[in-house]
Amino acid sequence: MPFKKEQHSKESCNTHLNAVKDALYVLNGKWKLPLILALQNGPLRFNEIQKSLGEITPKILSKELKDLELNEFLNRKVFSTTPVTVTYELTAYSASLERVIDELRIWGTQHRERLVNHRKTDYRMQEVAT
Amino acid sequence: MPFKKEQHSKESCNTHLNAVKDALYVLNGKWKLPLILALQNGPLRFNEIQKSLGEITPKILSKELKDLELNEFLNRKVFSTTPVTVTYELTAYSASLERVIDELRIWGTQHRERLVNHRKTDYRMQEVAT
DNA sequence: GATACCGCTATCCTTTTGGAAAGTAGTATC
DNA sequence: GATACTACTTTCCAAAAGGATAGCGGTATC
Repeated sequence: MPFKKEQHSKESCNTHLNAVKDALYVLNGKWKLPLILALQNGPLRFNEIQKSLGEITPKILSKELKDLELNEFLNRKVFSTTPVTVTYELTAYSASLERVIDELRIWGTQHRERLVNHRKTDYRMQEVAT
Repeated sequence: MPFKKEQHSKESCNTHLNAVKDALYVLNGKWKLPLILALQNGPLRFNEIQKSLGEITPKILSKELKDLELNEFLNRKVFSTTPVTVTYELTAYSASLERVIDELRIWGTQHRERLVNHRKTDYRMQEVAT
């Protein structure tokens, strides 16, 4: 079967492209993945997430949490304590992202190593050049 | 060894997060992945890419191609024909993205199926409700 | 009644991203 | 010398994303 490469019909390409776009669509923006990773150690409250992420403003955090809830990556739970307690926790569905996130992490790691090596090489070349 | 979950130190989380961010950084924007997928069938010329992608303007295409070239995902080759011919082709390094793209595609596909099923369910529930 | 805490929302503003339209450089043909 | 072709670049503009700052509603404590 030497013809694996020939499966690139225009339709299948578009299907593939749309699937990739769908995936990136729900992970887009500056905060989606940081949020998901932050919640992987267990549920957190609104203010705890804010502290954990550092510089996110409440407006943005609120919007991102709503987006993630709509995509069923997390659940919002309200407890009638005083003052009220609201927690956000990852759903079982969010675990389906594991392989995607793993591959992004693996690729990102080796890409960064590659960049560092290039910089070293550039530096050596400069030394030689001067 | 039942403590796999306990490996979530703050430092390792940040390392993971940064790696994921690095990966998404080079794939960001509306056109990076469409471009890479378009070139997977072989090199294309500037105008061919434009036609293939449909609605991209020359300014954006030029910028995106430069970004991808900087990241060493593709090579720009100039042929001294008349008029000049310029082709863009994927590098060997771009193949390192294969697993990332595969996982995005797989996840995107099942996510879309899931959304379609939800819509069907919602429709049935509306029918029952009226 | 003033103050404090939580979980937000509202308003306004800046930055980033993407795009429309026109123009340019080099070469060749009529 | 006008026109055409490829591969862009330039200028100007609109939309989207992100952020700073202030405020609100509910509850409790002093």
